[in-house]
Amino acid sequence: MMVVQGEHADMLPPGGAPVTTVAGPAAATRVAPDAVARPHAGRGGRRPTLASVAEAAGVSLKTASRVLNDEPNVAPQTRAKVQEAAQRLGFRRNAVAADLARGGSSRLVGFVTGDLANPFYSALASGIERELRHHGLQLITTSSDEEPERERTLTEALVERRVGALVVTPTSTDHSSLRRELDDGLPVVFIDRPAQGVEADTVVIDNRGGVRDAVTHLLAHGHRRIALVGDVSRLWTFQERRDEFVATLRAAGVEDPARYVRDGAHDADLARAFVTELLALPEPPTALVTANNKITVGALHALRDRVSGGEAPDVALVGFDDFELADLLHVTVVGYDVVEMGRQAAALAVSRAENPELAPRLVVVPTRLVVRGTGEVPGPGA
Amino acid sequence: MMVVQGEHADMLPPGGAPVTTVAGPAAATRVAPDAVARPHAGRGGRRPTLASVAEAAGVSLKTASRVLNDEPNVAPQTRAKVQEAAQRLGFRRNAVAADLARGGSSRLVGFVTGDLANPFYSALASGIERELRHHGLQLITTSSDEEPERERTLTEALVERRVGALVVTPTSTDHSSLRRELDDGLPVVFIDRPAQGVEADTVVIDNRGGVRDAVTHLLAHGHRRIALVGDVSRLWTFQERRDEFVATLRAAGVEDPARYVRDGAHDADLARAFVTELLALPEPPTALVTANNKITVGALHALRDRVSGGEAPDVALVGFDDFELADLLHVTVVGYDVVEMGRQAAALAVSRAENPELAPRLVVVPTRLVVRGTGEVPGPGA
DNA sequence: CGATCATCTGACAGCGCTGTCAGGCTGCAG
DNA sequence: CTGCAGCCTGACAGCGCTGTCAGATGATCG
Repeated sequence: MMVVQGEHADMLPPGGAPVTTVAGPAAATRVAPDAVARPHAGRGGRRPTLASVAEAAGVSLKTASRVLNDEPNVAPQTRAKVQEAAQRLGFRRNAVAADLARGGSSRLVGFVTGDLANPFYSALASGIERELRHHGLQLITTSSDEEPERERTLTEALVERRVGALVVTPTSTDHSSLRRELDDGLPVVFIDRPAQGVEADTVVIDNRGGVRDAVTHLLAHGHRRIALVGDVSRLWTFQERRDEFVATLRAAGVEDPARYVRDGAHDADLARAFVTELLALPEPPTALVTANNKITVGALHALRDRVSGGEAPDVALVGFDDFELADLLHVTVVGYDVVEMGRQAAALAVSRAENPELAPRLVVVPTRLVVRGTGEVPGPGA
Repeated sequence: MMVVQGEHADMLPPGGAPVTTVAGPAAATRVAPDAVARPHAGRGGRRPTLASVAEAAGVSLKTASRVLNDEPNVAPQTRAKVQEAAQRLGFRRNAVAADLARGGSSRLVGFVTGDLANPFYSALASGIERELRHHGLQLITTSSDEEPERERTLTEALVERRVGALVVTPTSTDHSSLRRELDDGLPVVFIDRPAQGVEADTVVIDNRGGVRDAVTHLLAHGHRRIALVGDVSRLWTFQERRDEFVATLRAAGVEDPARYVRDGAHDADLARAFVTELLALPEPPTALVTANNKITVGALHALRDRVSGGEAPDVALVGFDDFELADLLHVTVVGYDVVEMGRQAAALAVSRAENPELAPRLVVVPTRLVVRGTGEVPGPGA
């Protein structure tokens, strides 16, 4: 889909610069230069080192180091000389070497997310980053694609990179491989789902409370045949939500409470299909609870397929996870503060880095029901 | 606000800040109850080094290194011994030290994004990451919050970390500080907006073509009074979009084509206000072009404010940037493949790392008009 | 006046790893 | 038996930086 630019040649950046327009049919076209790939042909002179700065300034390596680290006990004059030299040579300190020499971990925090493209995770990342920033830490984000194997690979790579802390959205069911890191004092925080097999700081949503609110709400509006459309049942969050869903219905005296429970809706398209299927049942549910944002979107599509006009839908819907535009679409959801979740996770990591002896902590983020319309469609019992 | 969590988080406050809950006799599903039993194993023995592995295996440091890097010329027996020792000691190689010793940059690629929380950027990040993964590279993502000063700080930090390449969404207007890095052979790719003051690989959208399509579409539907709601005019993308907007209108014989151009709508709320204002004019526009996803959302809110019922809106709208749910909302947009954009950027970076002598390249991502409804509201001239 | 102290500076030994190179060993041809 | 590859292995010197410690200087004090 990348097209050679021709027609719109007028869009070139101002001030003449560019240049060759690479293009070619979408994904496949990797720029394949004819030239033989040569190893880092570092072009110009070598990058200035601290040693070269020291030499240029006529001081020792250590003194230069002191200046560039803002350490005390350096004569103002010396300081100036070094700074001038560093400036002139365009010196950039090598944080990698510095970290090594300090014999420790870097000021990097690793985040293993499920899927960066999901707004939920990017909101998390955003919250984490914002908190870390205050502590002079940087975030390195990676995607496991919800694959346990990838998760393991990624955490390992991050550990090898000697990150100062790790925030993980656990996908796999076993995290004993991380036990060694925990024992070594690496702060590890699990977010959204608790880890299994290890004890560590954890931030989770109040899944059960949220689902209970949703179901109770629907019951109050006269629904009895309520469906739950969920993600793969391997995921802890869904297990929690499902269990509470069933428990709440049962407590309300609904018989066969698991009757309309479906799992495996891993993406919006599957969810859409599931919902369509559910609604085609001889005795279809009159209300839906969707277990996460992607599923809610899928369900909305299914509902629209059904009600092609502009009329109000005849099926109630409460979604877990708030999302942008949910208000415009009048979708009732179980919401919570995702950015804050991330921030909490980062705070846990930081505090543990400062004090490794703390007992594992659990932060539960409360949910609240956001009433917007779809959740208030009356049921037969209303 | 420390609350001990009970059976279910029943006592959670209805709203407001998350509750920090320390795991006591926690929910049975979660933390294993042997918390107290284990004395703080943290910060116990030092992390095993390659040297300790070598010693345990009874070989030299170098041989151990060879084994763990899968280098040839090691006797199978020796190899096995080392692997066993590494396994037993729980050795994790120190990638930082390895990078240093190799005398070069790390296998990390830095990405300076405008705002991680914006789905546009996270889609970019996702595309970049996906491509890098194929090359054994990892992505480190940071947010500039669209602040030039932060952008500079971040790029500098990344350079100091010796990233192997840099992908930047330029916010600032001057990137001469990066010239040194470019000269040093560091692959730098600018994405979404070209850099000013330096020549480098760049990936941009066909902004002018997209806007032209949008405006032409609206003109064809009988609109003459068309508004453009844009972001801060410091940003190159908006400048492009605005210029083309005006040019297209002028070419169509519309007089005072800039009459309804507004800029400064930095977030959805501002955009909403701008649109409301525009529509309150004595002679309001009959169609809107919104310059990015956030603004489109704001405009949609404004339109809904106006048409409180379910009736079809009376103002046409074409948004730049596609977004999830745009289909459900019937929003006509100028779309393009964001993930692919990221992928292209990563590919440029990788290819330049392999061959620094390449001339700067420009990749232009094509746009396409996605017709869904709001863009087809007929105008007075229809 | 020498002793004491605070301030400033530099030599040096690593951090944990890899590249280089020299050396030991085996097998096989001459 | 010598010579010469070919295969393994290990010493050693860094990568660029920081921590430690000792030395140098001048100021202060008994």
